[in-house]
Amino acid sequence: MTLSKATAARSAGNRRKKRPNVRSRGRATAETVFARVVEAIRAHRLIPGTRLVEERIGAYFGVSRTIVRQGFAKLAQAGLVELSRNRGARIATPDEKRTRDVFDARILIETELVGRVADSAGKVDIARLRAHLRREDAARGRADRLDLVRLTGEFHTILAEIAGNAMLAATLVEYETVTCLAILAHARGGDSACPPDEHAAIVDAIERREPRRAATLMRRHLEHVLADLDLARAARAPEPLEAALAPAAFPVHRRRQTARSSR
Amino acid sequence: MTLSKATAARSAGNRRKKRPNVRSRGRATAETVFARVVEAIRAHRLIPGTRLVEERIGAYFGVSRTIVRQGFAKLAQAGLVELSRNRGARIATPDEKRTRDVFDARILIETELVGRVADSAGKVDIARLRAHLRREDAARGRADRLDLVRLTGEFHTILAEIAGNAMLAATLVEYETVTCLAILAHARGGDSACPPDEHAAIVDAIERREPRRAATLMRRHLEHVLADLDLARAARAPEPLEAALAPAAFPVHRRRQTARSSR
DNA sequence: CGCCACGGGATTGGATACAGTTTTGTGCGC
DNA sequence: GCGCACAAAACTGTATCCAATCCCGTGGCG
Repeated sequence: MTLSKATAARSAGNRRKKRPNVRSRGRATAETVFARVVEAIRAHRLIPGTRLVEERIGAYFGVSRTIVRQGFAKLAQAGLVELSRNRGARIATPDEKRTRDVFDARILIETELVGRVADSAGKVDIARLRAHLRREDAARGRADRLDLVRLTGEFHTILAEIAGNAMLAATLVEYETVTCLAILAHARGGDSACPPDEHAAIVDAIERREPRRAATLMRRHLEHVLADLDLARAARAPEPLEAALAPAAFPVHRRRQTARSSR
Repeated sequence: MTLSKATAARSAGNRRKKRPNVRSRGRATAETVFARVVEAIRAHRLIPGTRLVEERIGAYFGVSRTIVRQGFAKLAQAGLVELSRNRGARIATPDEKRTRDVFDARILIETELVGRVADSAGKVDIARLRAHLRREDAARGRADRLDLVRLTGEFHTILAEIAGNAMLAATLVEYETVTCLAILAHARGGDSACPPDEHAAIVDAIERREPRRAATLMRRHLEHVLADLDLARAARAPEPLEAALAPAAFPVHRRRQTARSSR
């Protein structure tokens, strides 16, 4: 009943799931779809406007459209995907207002959180941040753009985690993901990930227990990222591009070819 | 297609919801399910732990479980219902940590927003807030507890709207709804909606253009609400109570009776 | 040459069918 | 009576099916 592609997709998935609650690794669920799309957005492998065709995504994960649609419902709820009736889902394209709003919201929240972290961070927290900075540097050294983008986003997530409010941390992850979309939609020519040393400066301020300074640096940092965008111009790629340059990690590209080997 | 029960349910609120994008086609969608559950939570008509059975809710809205389930996916994404595999959905019960987090988050965001409103609110905005206060008073006068609860929650939503950041406003609506659940889970004996005059004091400060004072009042206001809760005791109704005392406004109670007259 | 009507293919919208799991109910042995 | 084993019922999880809608190419017509 399922295509060969489907079974291929869940290569290692033949375990029976006797323990339902613990990591039932076998089968993809709506949550899987949600998480993987978020991951792909945050790594800039999915760009605003990309059409998400239920059938193809379902085939990729080896599940039916029912599951995919539940994932879409979650993604739409998080503001990451736009659903229009009878016309399917596409990755959201934050407009100018929304872009400003998300940066404004992040500045409000993150300046406060980074201050709290500067007040309360322990050795372990600092070490974690330092380790993360090293990973960023490594990616920068390798000129691995996609990995760098992912890591610079993660820096903010880690800060929110350390601050200890799980709810705000979850909200911030959402905001960060929208930020990715805003950047992709409005970036000027160059890539403009986070400016190189600003994260390090923030960690320095945290380590020196200077909450006010850390907050200021965070504010400036986010303002810099926003300033690098070109909000005036209408968002680029108003029609899809269909993930033209995405790596082979996600199936949403190559329109006409893939259905070949099925029968 | 809708049952008579449906019309009875929104007895008081008879305004047509002519929301922008929504086709006024009578048919319910996942969004309908989501919105109505949120509404019911915010009006304290649904309480933490209430079991949401797909089939019954689908029958109520006249749709299949497919749609209900998509609504549940959105509700779970918003943290308002908890899904456990093979055991269905129930209204979330914020634990102590989550309750503290949501109040902390709201204080952080709302003190800032109310300050901005005090800085920038125009006559129209003030009038809107005053009109809302009158509605609160009216409900208080009528001793209409459910309506009062709904309105006091709405006050914060209106402030967020006036502040102008749509994203933060949406997040706050989520937070407010979680707050409802936290209050229901942890309230001491009495009802403890918002203390009576604190909203009015906040509006006064806004009207006098005193952002700092407005922020302080907002902080104290939220702290008062939190202080009224009894977080030490484990959330009441650790297993459901199954909405034992809920009014007839929502179909999720009365297990054996309701399916009778249909044919 | 451009515009509109039309039709076929692609895709979504949603109900339903069926399998699997949990919960509830019941009778039996102690 | 009190558990306990087992069967029935209730409910969830997911795939599949059919209808509705959209997209887009094609041909007729002005």
